Amino acid sequence: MNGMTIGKVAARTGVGIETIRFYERQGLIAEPARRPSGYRDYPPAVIERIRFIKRAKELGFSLREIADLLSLRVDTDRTCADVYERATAKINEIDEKVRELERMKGALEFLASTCSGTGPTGECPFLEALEQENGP
Amino acid sequence: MNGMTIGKVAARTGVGIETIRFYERQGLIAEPARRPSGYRDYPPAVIERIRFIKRAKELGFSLREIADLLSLRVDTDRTCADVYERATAKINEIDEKVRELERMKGALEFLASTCSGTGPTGECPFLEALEQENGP
DNA sequence: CTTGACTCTGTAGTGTACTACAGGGTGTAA
DNA sequence: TTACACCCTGTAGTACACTACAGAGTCAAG
Repeated sequence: MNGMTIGKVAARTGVGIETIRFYERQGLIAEPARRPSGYRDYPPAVIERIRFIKRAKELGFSLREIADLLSLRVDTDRTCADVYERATAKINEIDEKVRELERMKGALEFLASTCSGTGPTGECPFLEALEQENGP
Repeated sequence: MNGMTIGKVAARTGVGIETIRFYERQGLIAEPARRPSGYRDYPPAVIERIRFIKRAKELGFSLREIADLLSLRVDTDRTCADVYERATAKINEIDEKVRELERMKGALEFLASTCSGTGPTGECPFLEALEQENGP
């Protein structure tokens, strides 16, 4: 039975056709089977894979990092200990990202709280605060 | 009295000379006066402006958004409320990212906790957990 | 007055992640 | 059979935020 054409996959995942081919070139998704016509013929699992890529991207992972994450499962020579190690490393990366974002958020909240919401921007404490910050 | 050369500005702000010229081309900083030699001659205020750019970048604003923020200050028709609104929007963006990261972290922790350290990766529940998430 | 650090313009390259053709072939419905 | 939407490869362009020259001129110390 035939699977999906690239257009169907694009429609179901919400990413562009060109992007799917790009991911294939980047090694993020396997080269699919081909129909006699040469059309790519995708199994349903590709949908999950592309959604995974989308989600991980939204989380701030680069395509290279995502390829890394994906390779954990595919490589059957690897043991679960490898996965554990990499998962732990990724958890630390995520923690670092969260801390950085929380720091940004804290700064923004503080600045926003000083902002009365009235008056001209010339007197906006937010902008003034950014200017007052001491350099590196 | 002479102001600073571009090298001084670079040293005082911690950004590269090329980056300063780049910001000038992008309209983020005004074209400075020139010495008879043609050298750029910066007033002290440029230091604050570049620090503003640096700081806003650290807060997750793109150069375009920063240009926007900078123009708000100049435009006296705008109120502090505009700035507040933009900051709040950024805070929401950050919140969303943090939520997703925490979700991914949870999946990774689950993976790590279920991972005995032996066996093939094909049985690791990591990707399965992440793939269950429904995409947009 | 020479040396070496600095600056100028203009252009081109980097890396990331797409996005858009051109010029062809394929599939299907009227 | 003829539209017309879809797919193919390959290459090139986009946006962002720099970064790196080349080839020329400038400035200050010794």
